Parts: sequence; structure tokens; C-alpha cells
Amino acid sequence: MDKNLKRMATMHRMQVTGLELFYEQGYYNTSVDDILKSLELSKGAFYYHFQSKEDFFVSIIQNLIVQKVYGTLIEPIEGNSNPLTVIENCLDNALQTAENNEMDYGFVVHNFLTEFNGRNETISRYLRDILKIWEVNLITLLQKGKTDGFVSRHVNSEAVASFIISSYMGIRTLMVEGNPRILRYNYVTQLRSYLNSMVQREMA
Amino acid sequence: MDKNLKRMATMHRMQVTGLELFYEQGYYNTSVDDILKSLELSKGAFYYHFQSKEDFFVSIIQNLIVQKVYGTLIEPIEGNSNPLTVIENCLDNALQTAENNEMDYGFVVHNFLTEFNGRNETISRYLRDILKIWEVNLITLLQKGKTDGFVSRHVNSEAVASFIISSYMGIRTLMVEGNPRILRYNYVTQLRSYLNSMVQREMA
DNA sequence: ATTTTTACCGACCAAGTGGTCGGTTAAATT
DNA sequence: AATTTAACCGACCACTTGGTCGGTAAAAAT
Repeated sequence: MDKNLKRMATMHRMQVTGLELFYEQGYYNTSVDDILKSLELSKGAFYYHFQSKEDFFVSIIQNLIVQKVYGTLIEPIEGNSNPLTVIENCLDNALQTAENNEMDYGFVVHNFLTEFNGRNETISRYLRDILKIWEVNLITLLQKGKTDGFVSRHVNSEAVASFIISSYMGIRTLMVEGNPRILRYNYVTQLRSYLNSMVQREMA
Repeated sequence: MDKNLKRMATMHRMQVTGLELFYEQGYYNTSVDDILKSLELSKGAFYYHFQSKEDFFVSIIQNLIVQKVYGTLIEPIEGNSNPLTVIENCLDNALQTAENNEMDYGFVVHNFLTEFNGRNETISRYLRDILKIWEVNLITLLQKGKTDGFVSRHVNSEAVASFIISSYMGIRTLMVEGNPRILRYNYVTQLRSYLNSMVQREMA
């Protein structure tokens, strides 16, 4: 962990640049040489640190994507507040970073999932696992929201979770080439009205 | 239109097989040779009928995808009935065909859009146009629903349309590797509850 | 001071890639 | 019957792909 400083630094540089290019151009459409050229490194350097292009991508998932998803989609919704509000704010924030052309890791996962679905089972599994973690967290949060009196008891938490995830992934695809400001604003509006239908009302 | 029968037949065969392979493996991950091998045709045949791989794909969009999207997503929602019910049924049907592993052209568009976004502007534009047509139709339908007394007047039709499209594209991504039956059932449930929030209620 | 190890170089390779082009054959035209 | 044309063949081309491998310079270990 100490002597590996140089090693870690180079690997990290490669991963960061690799993720950027893979995200922009797609995995199959980005060659190892592309990444190396952009880093001014050689083939030797790449295959010294990573076994293969696939191994390289897996390391990117584990070292960059997983952490970022936790930071932007999992941790912000943990806590005891009203889950419906928290979820809305969290997704709004995520869309805002996307609007500023920064990388939106929720969408990064979706994007790659679409590219690898049915083409590379190993990588697909990693990506699906990340989505699964997000989903489980949403479900837990919603269930907790029920016992805490925020969420109506008739709500199907699993269905809500996958509906939220679906809508989020979809709107991000539209935002890539549409007007992101309007799309985000409209999206959050609709999400709110959808979530509103499940707040726990006072008894009659 | 008459003498071109053979020509049309061969081109159509190529397009059908091409779409299948592109859809399964992705455009950049499918070579012209792959398609030709599967058709038992030669390079000469391909470049006799099409100028390039890109030209070939554009012809697939124009000759197969556009029509199918019209048939499954546009025409079924035209009419004077309650748009909220019609939309729900239409998407439910589309998800059912997807569940049976038939090609779901709404999702086909989404899939390719993700692959070409930011990589091939020509093709992206064609795909976005298709989505746009769908969107415009949804908006028109919702607006008509207002004047017909089905849809509450405070509803933002554009926002609803893109929310519907988003959620649909997203759920299809999840369905690829998840349990399609449950996902579809849950999705339609949530879509209904979302749409329910905008039915025109009687005046107080 | 010498050896070993780490991190990296870049020429090279076989296997593809999209695309070209000079044929060939069967059918339509004349 | 002779000619033209539409439809297709497959060898070939320049280029790119992921990956290998013998080397090397500097740093670390001895």
C-alpha cells in the first residue's frame, strides 16, 4: 500500500482517462491505443498494469464507478427524513451535475449496461449489481418511510423503486441531446407529482 | 416498383438480418461480414445494394424501424378515447411483446440512440426524430384529452410525455436481464397510479 | 558497487475491419 | 441469336484491433 504509490497513480490516471473515453465513445468503439495516445503512454505500460481491455474496464467499475454511485445515489438518501423528499432532491442534484456536463454516474451505469447487455456477461453482471444496490437501498428507504409515517402503507416499494430507476435512466438518455434544463425541470415536476400520490395522509 | 422485385427482396432480407444482429450485438460490434455470413451472401452483394455500412443502417431505420414504431406506439394511441387508458394499454402491449422476446421497436430506438449518441450525428438525428414523433403524438393526445374532459387542465402535457417516454425506455433496459413478468406488472401498476393523478375529476 | 525489480517502451503479430474491383452468370432487351 | 444489364462473387487492400515480447533506464535492495 506504500511502495505502490507510483503504480497506483499511473493505474488511476489510466482508469480516469479510460472511463472518460469509454463513456464518450463507447467501449467497443474506443481502442486501447486511443486511451494510450491520450495519456502519452505505451502499450507496454498498459499491459504491464492490466491483463486485458476487459480486466481494465472491470477495474474502472470497481475503483471509480462503484464509489461514485455510492456517493451520488446511495449515501444522499440514507437517513431518517421523509424518503419521498430525499429521493426527489437526490435525483434533482444528480440531474443538475449532468446538466453541467459532468459525469453522471447513475447514467454512466445505464449507458454501459445498454452497451454490454447480452454482449459481455461478466461486465453486465457488475453493472447490474450496482443497479441492484441502488434498488435495494431505495426499497429499504421506502419501507422505513412507511414505519416512520411518511409513506402510505399500500405502496408497493419494489414497484416504486424500479419505476424511479427506470424514469431516471430514461430521462438521462433524452437529456443527452435535448434541452437539459427544461427536461430536468419537467422531470422533477412529474416525479414529484408521482411521489405525491404515495404520501401518508391523515386518517379520515 | 415492379422490376425491382428481386432487388427489393434481397435488400429487405439484408435489412432484416442486419437489424437483428445490430440489435443483438450492437452496431460497432457487428461487422458487415457477420451479416453476410449469416445471409450466405458476399461482399459484392452488399456493396452493390448499399453505399456503406452507415447507409445500410439508415435504410434499416427508414424501412423497418420507423414503420414499426408507428404501428406499435403511434397508431394504437390515436383516436378519441381516454388518452390515459389508451397510453397505459399501448405500453402494456409493447412490454408484452418484449416479454415474449419479440423485438420491441420502442426499445430498439432507445438502444441504438444510446449507442450512437455523441458518436454518429447522422444516425442519432434519425433516431431522435423518431422519438420526437412519438413525443409529439403523446402531447397532442394529452391536449385533446383535456378538451374532451378526460385529462385535468393543470397537467403539463410536455412534461408528462417525456416522463412517460423516459420511464418506458428505462424499464426496458431493466427488463433485458431482470424478471420481465414482474417488472412489467409493477411498471404498469406504477404508470397507472401516476396517470391516475391527472384524470379530470368532477367539480367540487 | 552490484544486483534485482519496477515501470515503461515500441516494434511486431495475427485477426479482423470497411470498402474496392475485376470478374461471372442468368435473365431481360434488342 | 446477340447483347446488355442486374445481381452477385470473392480475392484483395490499407488500416485498425487487442495483445505479445525482448529490451531498457532508473530506482530499490543487497
